[in-house]
Amino acid sequence: MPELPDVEIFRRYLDATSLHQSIERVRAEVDVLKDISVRRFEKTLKGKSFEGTRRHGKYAFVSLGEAPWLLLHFGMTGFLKYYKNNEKAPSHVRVLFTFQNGYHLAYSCQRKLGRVKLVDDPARFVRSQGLGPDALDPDLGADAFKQAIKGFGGSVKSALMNQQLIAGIGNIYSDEILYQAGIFPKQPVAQMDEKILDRLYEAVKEVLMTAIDVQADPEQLPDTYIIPWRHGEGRCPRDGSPIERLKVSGRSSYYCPQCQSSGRQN
DNA sequence: ACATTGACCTGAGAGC
DNA sequence: TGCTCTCAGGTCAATG
Repeated sequence: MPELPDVEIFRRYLDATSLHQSIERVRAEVDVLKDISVRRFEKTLKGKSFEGTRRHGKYAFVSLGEAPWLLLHFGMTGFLKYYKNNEKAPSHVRVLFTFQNGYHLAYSCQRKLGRVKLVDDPARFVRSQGLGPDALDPDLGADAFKQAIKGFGGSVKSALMNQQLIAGIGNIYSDEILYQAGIFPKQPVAQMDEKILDRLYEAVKEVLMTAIDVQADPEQLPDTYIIPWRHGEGRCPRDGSPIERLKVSGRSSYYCPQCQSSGRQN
């Protein structure tokens, strides 16, 4: 789940459920905490309240009204859930906040690849990680986008997934973006002309915004999207040809060999 | 120097 | 049923 659209939905979910309530209790597992002990983490957050959220790429930042900020990263399997009764609790809860009203906000992460930590300042964290501009940053226009990925020596799919160039796009949505733009995943960035790069830029914005509009729920994506068909006997929603799979920088990439001809050699 | 690989975790599903 | 193997939307350190 947790690429830019998913994290944006988590962020809004936290805003809608968990702001301005005193945190009465904090429970955390050591596995997902980064650079801080369980004891110090719990002590820092107890008695505080969440006052607002921000997002950059796949990272969510939660304001406590003053430094530090709570940083949430969801790995491959993380999500948030707000609930009152324990039978509603998800499995694999790694961090649990309990508010004064008796409700809980759980950070669940089955595979423990997510990270939770405290940071002094979101902007500084983004800089220290070397993250590129957020893919949906309004300031990221076509020219800035092309500037960001120009000079990358690998394939267009690796470029899209490289958080140092543009932040927020992962394996799933890069496939969708390339499908919508009609580009072969392995096409080298160096071989892409202005026209194709413009098409790619439009697809980035279009796909990510569309996903957010439907709460990042794959079932609700437009019929013309390939994401719902990436497993099993998937067929291209445009022309019905079988969807193929290949490895690009170690990740499975699903694509339509007919529709995504730009940059495909043979 | 830069792009790609393997390791890190756990669980689900396929095949035997 | 139970075992083994592969795969899964994340990053980061090691490698060519």
